[in-house]
Amino acid sequence: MSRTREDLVAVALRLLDTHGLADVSMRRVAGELELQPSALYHHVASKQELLAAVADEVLRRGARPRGAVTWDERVVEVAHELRDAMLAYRDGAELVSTVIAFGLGATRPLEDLTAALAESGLPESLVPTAARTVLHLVLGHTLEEQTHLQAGSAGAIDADPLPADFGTGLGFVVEGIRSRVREGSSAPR
Amino acid sequence: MSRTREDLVAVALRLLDTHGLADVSMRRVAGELELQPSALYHHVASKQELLAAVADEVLRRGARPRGAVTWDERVVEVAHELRDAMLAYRDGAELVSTVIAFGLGATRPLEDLTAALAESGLPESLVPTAARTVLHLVLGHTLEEQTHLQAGSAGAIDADPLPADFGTGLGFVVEGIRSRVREGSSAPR
DNA sequence: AACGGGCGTGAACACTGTTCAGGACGGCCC
DNA sequence: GGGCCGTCCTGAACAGTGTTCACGCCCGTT
Repeated sequence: MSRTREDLVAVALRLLDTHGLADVSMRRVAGELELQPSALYHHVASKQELLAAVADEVLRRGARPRGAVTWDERVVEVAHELRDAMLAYRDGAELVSTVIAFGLGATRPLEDLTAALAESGLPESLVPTAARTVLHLVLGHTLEEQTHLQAGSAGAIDADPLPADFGTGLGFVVEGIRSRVREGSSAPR
Repeated sequence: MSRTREDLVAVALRLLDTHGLADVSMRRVAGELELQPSALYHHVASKQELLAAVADEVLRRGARPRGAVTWDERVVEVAHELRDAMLAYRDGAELVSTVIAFGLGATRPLEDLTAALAESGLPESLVPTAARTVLHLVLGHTLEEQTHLQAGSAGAIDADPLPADFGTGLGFVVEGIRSRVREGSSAPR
């Protein structure tokens, strides 16, 4: 009875949550499965690929039913889902951010944002930029938030709250997009 | 004639630009200075500290005279300066982003954005959030842009341009902030 | 002349990702 | 039933990594 790729992902995810990203090494994953490190390479081409799969799993587990109908509510909904998914695991934001930044996987959020914004009435050429703008904000904010949270819970003295509100920041960019939509729909007439 | 901390930073910055962040190791920096690796620890407490100093130097070298007078022009000006500074060195965006994300240094950009936004008429409590929103956008966009650029110049086949425009994305968030300013100044009539 | 501190050496510790030759073991084809 | 191939795994090795520690040299000060 041999191990599957899913087993590696599950173990890596558990190690991530209990010990942090820095302690997810190929040797540790292997040890947890009572395998030699080299055996992992029969299931996964590299550590990068494993981490990308873990990032996808983090997002998959964070998925939830969507209810929003208007495009702007939907953008906010997707943004919150992404943020919550990353916050649910230790170092989740760091992991997902780097996987996305280097284009190794975790493409769903961008696709979802793009789909939502495609129905906004924004000129088609601006949709990718708008989607990425929202994505960058969510990743940046959540990374900072999680770093702050974990620094606080690690006994560091600074327990004061993060001086930035997610909803407010998101509101800035959604409002910016909204005003561009209005601008574009009033001009051609 | 012993080496100074500035020598380490200069060498590390050169290695960064010529070989990339992954190849900036303490052993390489030491080798370049004809020193044993352990000698570096007389000038710097850790590699993290060295990299933070390099990030600061990247920003320092990218500084330029400011001319903007209105708060929104100033935000755009600071954002462009930050982006250009990071793009000027190989892996500059990755380096500066991580140094900022983990709070190891490179605090100037956030301070400058905060200063600019303090004069926007935005409620004081929203200034930090607005500043961080802009910062996250600039870091995220530039990181993606540089990764894309470097992947392209490394002979990868995809030479198509990044599907996101910096100015447009920045426009979304500045417009979002602007509309919040109007909202706040018209309500108390 | 003695001393302390800054600066450096060389060795070591405890790791890291990845590769490679080789060995079991199962299912499939002739 | 015997041969074979592919999957899964072992054990060793390569070529690094950041960091620490005991030890010396040399220079300026007391």
